[in-house]
Amino acid sequence: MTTTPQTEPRWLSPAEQHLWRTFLRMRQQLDAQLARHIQLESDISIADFSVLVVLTDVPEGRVRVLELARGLQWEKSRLSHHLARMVKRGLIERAECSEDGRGSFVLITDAGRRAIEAAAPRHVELVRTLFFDPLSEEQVTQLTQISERILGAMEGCPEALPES
Amino acid sequence: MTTTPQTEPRWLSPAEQHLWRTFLRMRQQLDAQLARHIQLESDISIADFSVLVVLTDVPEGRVRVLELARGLQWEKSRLSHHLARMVKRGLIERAECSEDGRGSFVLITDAGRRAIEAAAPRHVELVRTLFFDPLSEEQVTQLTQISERILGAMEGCPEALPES
DNA sequence: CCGCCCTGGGTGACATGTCAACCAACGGGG
DNA sequence: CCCCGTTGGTTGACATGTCACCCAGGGCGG
Repeated sequence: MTTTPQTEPRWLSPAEQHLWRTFLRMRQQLDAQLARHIQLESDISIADFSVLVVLTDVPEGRVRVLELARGLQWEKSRLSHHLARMVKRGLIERAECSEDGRGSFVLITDAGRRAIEAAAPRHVELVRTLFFDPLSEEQVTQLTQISERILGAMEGCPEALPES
Repeated sequence: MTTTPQTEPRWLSPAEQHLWRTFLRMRQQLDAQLARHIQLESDISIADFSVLVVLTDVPEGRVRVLELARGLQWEKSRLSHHLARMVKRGLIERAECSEDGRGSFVLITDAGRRAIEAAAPRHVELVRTLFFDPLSEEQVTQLTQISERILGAMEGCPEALPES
Protein backbone atom coordinates (compact mmCIF):
# COMPACT_ATOMS: atom_id res chain seq x y z
CA MET A 1 0.00 0.00 0.00
CA THR A 2 2.66 2.49 0.95
CA THR A 3 5.74 1.25 -0.84
CA THR A 4 4.78 2.07 -4.41
CA PRO A 5 2.45 4.94 -5.14
CA GLN A 6 1.22 2.81 -7.97
CA THR A 7 -1.98 3.98 -9.52
CA GLU A 8 -4.69 1.57 -10.52
CA PRO A 9 -3.08 -0.78 -13.03
CA ARG A 10 -4.02 -0.25 -16.66
CA TRP A 11 -6.19 -3.35 -17.01
CA LEU A 12 -6.94 -4.70 -20.43
CA SER A 13 -10.06 -3.61 -22.27
CA PRO A 14 -12.40 -6.39 -23.37
CA ALA A 15 -11.04 -6.18 -26.91
CA GLU A 16 -7.48 -6.36 -25.65
CA GLN A 17 -8.31 -9.24 -23.42
CA HIS A 18 -9.83 -11.03 -26.35
CA LEU A 19 -6.71 -10.51 -28.43
CA TRP A 20 -4.41 -11.59 -25.64
CA ARG A 21 -6.28 -14.80 -24.97
CA THR A 22 -6.65 -15.61 -28.63
CA PHE A 23 -3.01 -14.91 -29.24
CA LEU A 24 -1.91 -17.12 -26.35
CA ARG A 25 -4.13 -19.93 -27.48
CA MET A 26 -2.94 -19.64 -31.05
CA ARG A 27 0.70 -19.83 -30.00
CA GLN A 28 0.06 -22.76 -27.76
CA GLN A 29 -1.84 -24.75 -30.38
CA LEU A 30 0.67 -23.96 -33.06
CA ASP A 31 3.56 -25.06 -30.89
CA ALA A 32 1.81 -28.20 -29.81
CA GLN A 33 0.87 -29.24 -33.33
CA LEU A 34 4.29 -28.60 -34.76
CA ALA A 35 6.05 -30.33 -31.91
CA ARG A 36 3.84 -33.39 -31.97
CA HIS A 37 3.93 -33.64 -35.71
CA ILE A 38 7.69 -33.52 -36.07
CA GLN A 39 8.10 -35.93 -33.20
CA LEU A 40 5.77 -38.50 -34.72
CA GLU A 41 6.82 -38.22 -38.36
CA SER A 42 10.54 -38.04 -37.82
CA ASP A 43 12.56 -39.29 -34.90
CA ILE A 44 13.68 -35.90 -33.69
CA SER A 45 12.17 -33.16 -31.54
CA ILE A 46 11.63 -29.55 -32.50
CA ALA A 47 14.57 -28.63 -30.34
CA ASP A 48 16.78 -31.08 -32.21
CA PHE A 49 15.44 -29.68 -35.43
CA SER A 50 16.31 -26.09 -34.65
CA VAL A 51 19.81 -27.03 -33.60
CA LEU A 52 20.30 -28.99 -36.80
CA VAL A 53 18.99 -26.10 -38.88
CA VAL A 54 21.78 -23.90 -37.59
CA LEU A 55 24.32 -26.66 -38.17
CA THR A 56 23.31 -27.10 -41.79
CA ASP A 57 23.29 -23.35 -42.42
CA VAL A 58 26.94 -23.09 -41.58
CA PRO A 59 30.02 -24.00 -43.63
CA GLU A 60 31.46 -27.42 -42.70
CA GLY A 61 28.51 -27.99 -40.39
CA ARG A 62 30.67 -26.87 -37.51
CA VAL A 63 29.88 -24.18 -34.92
CA ARG A 64 31.16 -22.96 -31.61
CA VAL A 65 28.78 -23.64 -28.76
CA LEU A 66 28.35 -20.03 -27.80
CA GLU A 67 27.54 -19.05 -31.32
CA LEU A 68 24.85 -21.70 -31.35
CA ALA A 69 23.51 -20.33 -28.10
CA ARG A 70 23.31 -16.85 -29.56
CA GLY A 71 21.69 -18.07 -32.75
CA LEU A 72 19.03 -20.00 -30.91
CA GLN A 73 18.75 -17.58 -28.01
CA TRP A 74 19.01 -20.42 -25.58
CA GLU A 75 20.72 -20.31 -22.22
CA LYS A 76 24.06 -21.98 -22.36
CA SER A 77 23.04 -24.47 -19.73
CA ARG A 78 20.02 -25.60 -21.66
CA LEU A 79 22.10 -25.87 -24.77
CA SER A 80 24.75 -27.87 -22.99
CA HIS A 81 22.24 -30.38 -21.70
CA HIS A 82 20.55 -30.63 -25.04
CA LEU A 83 23.76 -31.12 -26.96
CA ALA A 84 24.66 -33.93 -24.61
CA ARG A 85 21.39 -35.66 -25.43
CA MET A 86 21.90 -35.13 -29.14
CA VAL A 87 25.35 -36.65 -28.95
CA LYS A 88 23.86 -39.64 -27.21
CA ARG A 89 21.36 -39.97 -30.05
CA GLY A 90 24.12 -39.73 -32.64
CA LEU A 91 22.86 -36.54 -34.27
CA ILE A 92 25.94 -34.46 -33.57
CA GLU A 93 29.53 -34.80 -32.41
CA ARG A 94 31.89 -32.56 -30.55
CA ALA A 95 35.40 -31.49 -31.45
CA GLU A 96 38.09 -29.65 -29.56
CA CYS A 97 38.80 -26.07 -30.40
CA SER A 98 42.48 -25.51 -30.97
CA GLU A 99 42.25 -21.71 -31.02
CA ASP A 100 40.71 -21.56 -27.56
CA GLY A 101 41.40 -24.34 -25.12
CA ARG A 102 38.13 -23.75 -23.28
CA GLY A 103 35.89 -23.85 -26.30
CA SER A 104 34.40 -26.71 -28.20
CA PHE A 105 32.90 -27.21 -31.61
CA VAL A 106 29.69 -28.95 -32.45
CA LEU A 107 29.42 -30.72 -35.74
CA ILE A 108 26.60 -32.49 -37.48
CA THR A 109 26.94 -36.20 -38.18
CA ASP A 110 25.72 -38.04 -41.26
CA ALA A 111 22.86 -39.41 -39.23
CA GLY A 112 22.02 -35.87 -38.17
CA ARG A 113 22.02 -34.67 -41.74
CA ARG A 114 19.82 -37.55 -42.79
CA ALA A 115 17.45 -36.85 -39.93
CA ILE A 116 16.92 -33.21 -40.75
CA GLU A 117 16.63 -33.84 -44.46
CA ALA A 118 13.90 -36.32 -43.73
CA ALA A 119 12.09 -34.05 -41.31
CA ALA A 120 12.32 -30.70 -43.08
CA PRO A 121 9.89 -31.17 -45.98
CA ARG A 122 7.02 -32.35 -43.83
CA HIS A 123 7.72 -29.73 -41.24
CA VAL A 124 7.71 -26.92 -43.78
CA GLU A 125 4.55 -28.30 -45.25
CA LEU A 126 2.83 -28.11 -41.90
CA VAL A 127 4.10 -24.61 -41.22
CA ARG A 128 2.60 -23.64 -44.52
CA THR A 129 -0.70 -25.32 -43.86
CA LEU A 130 -1.19 -24.00 -40.36
CA PHE A 131 0.47 -20.63 -40.57
CA PHE A 132 0.86 -19.22 -44.07
CA ASP A 133 -2.05 -20.68 -45.98
CA PRO A 134 -4.75 -19.16 -43.79
CA LEU A 135 -3.24 -15.68 -44.18
CA SER A 136 -3.58 -13.27 -47.07
CA GLU A 137 -0.48 -11.64 -48.49
CA GLU A 138 -1.46 -8.46 -46.78
CA GLN A 139 -1.70 -10.21 -43.45
CA VAL A 140 1.73 -11.70 -43.92
CA THR A 141 3.09 -8.19 -44.35
CA GLN A 142 1.16 -6.96 -41.36
CA LEU A 143 2.31 -9.77 -39.15
CA THR A 144 5.90 -9.21 -40.13
CA GLN A 145 5.67 -5.60 -39.06
CA ILE A 146 3.87 -6.50 -35.86
CA SER A 147 6.42 -9.12 -34.89
CA GLU A 148 9.26 -6.74 -35.56
CA ARG A 149 7.61 -4.05 -33.48
CA ILE A 150 7.14 -6.30 -30.47
CA LEU A 151 10.57 -7.79 -30.81
CA GLY A 152 12.05 -4.32 -31.03
CA ALA A 153 10.24 -3.25 -27.89
CA MET A 154 11.80 -6.11 -25.96
CA GLU A 155 15.33 -5.53 -27.11
CA GLY A 156 15.94 -2.45 -25.04
CA CYS A 157 13.84 -3.67 -22.18
CA PRO A 158 15.41 -3.51 -18.71
CA GLU A 159 13.71 -6.73 -17.68
CA ALA A 160 15.67 -9.70 -16.50
CA LEU A 161 18.11 -10.64 -19.20
CA PRO A 162 20.27 -13.28 -17.49
CA GLU A 163 23.11 -13.12 -19.98
CA SER A 164 22.74 -11.27 -23.19
CA MET B 1 12.24 -41.91 -53.05
CA THR B 2 9.61 -44.31 -54.24
CA THR B 3 7.15 -44.50 -51.38
CA THR B 4 5.53 -41.08 -51.71
CA PRO B 5 5.25 -39.42 -55.09
CA GLN B 6 5.70 -36.21 -53.21
CA THR B 7 6.61 -33.25 -55.34
CA GLU B 8 9.29 -30.84 -54.31
CA PRO B 9 8.13 -29.37 -51.01
CA ARG B 10 6.84 -25.82 -51.10
CA TRP B 11 9.81 -24.22 -49.39
CA LEU B 12 9.44 -20.82 -47.81
CA SER B 13 10.29 -17.72 -49.82
CA PRO B 14 12.88 -15.40 -48.26
CA ALA B 15 10.15 -13.08 -47.04
CA GLU B 16 8.24 -15.95 -45.52
CA GLN B 17 11.36 -17.28 -43.91
CA HIS B 18 12.00 -13.88 -42.44
CA LEU B 19 8.51 -13.72 -40.98
CA TRP B 20 8.69 -17.23 -39.61
CA ARG B 21 11.98 -16.66 -37.85
CA THR B 22 10.96 -13.28 -36.54
CA PHE B 23 7.69 -14.67 -35.32
CA LEU B 24 9.36 -17.58 -33.54
CA ARG B 25 11.88 -15.30 -31.91
CA MET B 26 9.20 -12.87 -30.83
CA ARG B 27 7.15 -15.60 -29.21
CA GLN B 28 10.14 -17.03 -27.47
CA GLN B 29 11.32 -13.72 -26.08
CA LEU B 30 7.85 -12.74 -25.01
CA ASP B 31 7.33 -16.00 -23.19
CA ALA B 32 10.69 -15.87 -21.55
CA GLN B 33 10.28 -12.30 -20.34
CA LEU B 34 6.81 -12.85 -18.98
CA ALA B 35 7.74 -16.09 -17.28
CA ARG B 36 10.87 -14.75 -15.68
CA HIS B 37 9.20 -11.55 -14.62
CA ILE B 38 6.25 -13.15 -12.89
CA GLN B 39 8.52 -15.69 -11.24
CA LEU B 40 10.82 -13.03 -9.80
CA GLU B 41 8.24 -10.47 -8.76
CA SER B 42 5.70 -12.84 -7.28
CA ASP B 43 6.22 -16.29 -5.92
CA ILE B 44 4.25 -18.10 -8.56
CA SER B 45 4.93 -19.34 -12.07
CA ILE B 46 3.04 -18.46 -15.24
CA ALA B 47 1.43 -21.86 -15.11
CA ASP B 48 0.23 -21.23 -11.56
CA PHE B 49 -1.01 -17.86 -12.71
CA SER B 50 -3.11 -19.19 -15.54
CA VAL B 51 -4.68 -21.81 -13.32
CA LEU B 52 -5.50 -19.20 -10.72
CA VAL B 53 -7.00 -16.91 -13.36
CA VAL B 54 -9.56 -19.55 -14.21
CA LEU B 55 -10.24 -20.21 -10.55
CA THR B 56 -10.96 -16.54 -9.85
CA ASP B 57 -13.15 -16.22 -12.93
CA VAL B 58 -15.54 -18.81 -11.64
CA PRO B 59 -18.26 -18.56 -8.96
CA GLU B 60 -17.11 -19.88 -5.56
CA GLY B 61 -13.61 -20.32 -6.95
CA ARG B 62 -14.42 -23.97 -7.54
CA VAL B 63 -14.02 -25.95 -10.78
CA ARG B 64 -14.03 -29.51 -11.95
CA VAL B 65 -10.64 -30.72 -13.08
CA LEU B 66 -11.72 -31.55 -16.60
CA GLU B 67 -13.29 -28.16 -17.04
CA LEU B 68 -10.00 -26.61 -16.04
CA ALA B 69 -8.23 -28.80 -18.54
CA ARG B 70 -10.55 -27.67 -21.29
CA GLY B 71 -10.24 -24.02 -20.32
CA LEU B 72 -6.47 -24.12 -20.30
CA GLN B 73 -6.17 -26.61 -23.13
CA TRP B 74 -3.76 -28.67 -21.11
CA GLU B 75 -3.48 -32.42 -21.17
CA LYS B 76 -5.14 -33.92 -18.17
CA SER B 77 -1.92 -35.50 -17.07
CA ARG B 78 -0.03 -32.26 -17.07
CA LEU B 79 -2.83 -30.63 -15.17
CA SER B 80 -2.93 -33.39 -12.62
CA HIS B 81 0.77 -33.09 -11.92
CA HIS B 82 0.59 -29.34 -11.77
CA LEU B 83 -2.37 -29.28 -9.43
CA ALA B 84 -0.50 -31.60 -7.10
CA ARG B 85 2.37 -29.12 -6.96
CA MET B 86 0.02 -26.23 -6.37
CA VAL B 87 -1.62 -28.06 -3.50
CA LYS B 88 1.81 -28.61 -2.00
CA ARG B 89 2.47 -24.87 -2.27
CA GLY B 90 -0.85 -24.07 -0.63
CA LEU B 91 -2.33 -22.21 -3.60
CA ILE B 92 -5.29 -24.51 -4.09
CA GLU B 93 -7.19 -27.30 -2.37
CA ARG B 94 -9.18 -30.21 -3.58
CA ALA B 95 -12.67 -31.31 -2.66
CA GLU B 96 -14.67 -34.40 -3.41
CA CYS B 97 -17.41 -34.25 -5.96
CA SER B 98 -20.63 -35.64 -4.60
CA GLU B 99 -22.41 -35.73 -7.96
CA ASP B 100 -19.76 -37.88 -9.56
CA GLY B 101 -17.72 -40.20 -7.41
CA ARG B 102 -14.78 -40.16 -9.81
CA GLY B 103 -14.51 -36.42 -10.14
CA SER B 104 -12.89 -33.87 -7.93
CA PHE B 105 -13.13 -30.15 -7.47
CA VAL B 106 -10.30 -27.70 -7.30
CA LEU B 107 -10.72 -24.62 -5.20
CA ILE B 108 -8.58 -21.61 -4.62
CA THR B 109 -7.25 -20.95 -1.12
CA ASP B 110 -6.85 -17.57 0.55
CA ALA B 111 -3.15 -17.79 -0.08
CA GLY B 112 -3.86 -18.48 -3.73
CA ARG B 113 -6.13 -15.49 -3.97
CA ARG B 114 -3.55 -13.29 -2.32
CA ALA B 115 -0.86 -14.58 -4.64
CA ILE B 116 -2.73 -13.83 -7.84
CA GLU B 117 -3.92 -10.46 -6.62
CA ALA B 118 -0.34 -9.54 -5.94
CA ALA B 119 0.93 -10.84 -9.25
CA ALA B 120 -1.76 -9.64 -11.62
CA PRO B 121 -1.11 -5.89 -11.74
CA ARG B 122 2.57 -6.20 -12.53
CA HIS B 123 1.91 -8.95 -15.02
CA VAL B 124 -0.69 -6.93 -16.89
CA GLU B 125 1.61 -3.97 -16.86
CA LEU B 126 4.33 -5.99 -18.54
CA VAL B 127 1.93 -7.43 -21.10
CA ARG B 128 0.99 -3.89 -21.93
CA THR B 129 4.55 -2.67 -22.16
CA LEU B 130 5.84 -5.50 -24.28
CA PHE B 131 2.82 -6.38 -26.34
CA PHE B 132 0.20 -3.65 -26.62
CA ASP B 133 2.16 -0.44 -26.30
CA PRO B 134 4.35 -1.03 -29.35
CA LEU B 135 1.31 -1.68 -31.54
CA SER B 136 -1.01 0.83 -33.14
CA GLU B 137 -4.76 0.39 -32.77
CA GLU B 138 -4.87 -0.76 -36.34
CA GLN B 139 -2.26 -3.40 -35.67
CA VAL B 140 -4.21 -4.66 -32.69
CA THR B 141 -7.17 -5.20 -34.97
CA GLN B 142 -5.02 -6.85 -37.59
CA LEU B 143 -3.39 -9.17 -35.10
CA THR B 144 -6.74 -10.17 -33.71
CA GLN B 145 -7.90 -11.21 -37.15
CA ILE B 146 -4.65 -12.98 -37.90
CA SER B 147 -4.71 -14.97 -34.68
CA GLU B 148 -8.30 -15.98 -35.25
CA ARG B 149 -7.50 -17.09 -38.77
CA ILE B 150 -4.62 -19.29 -37.72
CA LEU B 151 -6.50 -20.66 -34.78
CA GLY B 152 -9.44 -21.43 -37.02
CA ALA B 153 -7.22 -23.26 -39.46
CA MET B 154 -6.01 -25.55 -36.70
CA GLU B 155 -9.39 -26.40 -35.33
CA GLY B 156 -10.44 -28.70 -38.13
CA CYS B 157 -6.95 -30.00 -38.67
CA PRO B 158 -6.57 -33.78 -38.82
CA GLU B 159 -3.20 -33.61 -37.08
CA ALA B 160 -2.54 -35.47 -33.88
CA LEU B 161 -5.09 -34.39 -31.34
CA PRO B 162 -4.50 -36.85 -28.48
CA GLU B 163 -7.83 -36.22 -26.75
CA SER B 164 -10.01 -33.42 -27.95
C1' DC C 1 56.19 -14.33 -14.34
C1' DC C 2 52.18 -13.78 -11.09
C1' DG C 3 47.75 -12.82 -9.35
C1' DC C 4 43.31 -11.83 -10.63
C1' DC C 5 39.28 -11.52 -12.98
C1' DC C 6 36.72 -12.63 -17.05
C1' DT C 7 34.85 -16.03 -20.29
C1' DG C 8 33.37 -20.60 -22.42
C1' DG C 9 31.40 -24.31 -21.02
C1' DG C 10 29.73 -28.23 -18.00
C1' DT C 11 27.20 -30.31 -13.86
C1' DG C 12 23.72 -31.57 -10.40
C1' DA C 13 19.54 -30.80 -8.22
C1' DC C 14 15.31 -29.76 -9.02
C1' DA C 15 10.79 -27.93 -11.65
C1' DT C 16 8.07 -28.95 -15.34
C1' DG C 17 5.88 -31.54 -19.37
C1' DT C 18 4.75 -36.01 -21.99
C1' DC C 19 3.40 -40.72 -22.69
C1' DA C 20 1.35 -44.78 -21.49
C1' DA C 21 -0.68 -47.49 -18.32
C1' DC C 22 -3.77 -47.89 -14.58
C1' DC C 23 -8.02 -47.64 -11.73
C1' DA C 24 -12.42 -46.84 -9.90
C1' DA C 25 -16.97 -44.92 -10.65
C1' DC C 26 -20.63 -44.42 -14.41
C1' DG C 27 -24.17 -45.96 -17.11
C1' DG C 28 -26.60 -48.40 -20.67
C1' DG C 29 -28.00 -52.97 -22.92
C1' DG C 30 -29.41 -57.53 -22.06
C1' DC D 1 -29.21 -56.74 -11.81
C1' DC D 2 -24.89 -57.61 -14.04
C1' DC D 3 -21.43 -57.02 -17.72
C1' DC D 4 -18.74 -54.08 -20.13
C1' DG D 5 -17.11 -50.19 -22.54
C1' DT D 6 -16.46 -45.23 -21.43
C1' DT D 7 -15.05 -41.41 -18.57
C1' DG D 8 -12.50 -38.62 -14.90
C1' DG D 9 -8.55 -38.63 -12.93
C1' DT D 10 -3.90 -40.33 -11.07
C1' DT D 11 0.64 -42.32 -11.37
C1' DG D 12 5.50 -43.51 -12.72
C1' DA D 13 9.08 -43.31 -15.85
C1' DC D 14 11.24 -40.49 -18.52
C1' DA D 15 12.43 -36.03 -21.57
C1' DT D 16 13.21 -31.42 -21.12
C1' DG D 17 14.32 -26.73 -19.04
C1' DT D 18 16.17 -23.66 -15.13
C1' DC D 19 19.14 -22.11 -11.54
C1' DA D 20 23.23 -21.91 -9.14
C1' DC D 21 27.50 -23.29 -8.89
C1' DC D 22 31.89 -25.15 -10.56
C1' DC D 23 36.12 -25.19 -13.23
C1' DA D 24 39.78 -24.62 -16.48
C1' DG D 25 41.89 -21.65 -19.93
C1' DG D 26 42.84 -16.76 -21.36
C1' DG D 27 44.58 -12.35 -20.86
C1' DC D 28 46.01 -8.27 -18.57
C1' DG D 29 48.34 -5.10 -14.98
C1' DG D 30 52.18 -5.04 -12.26
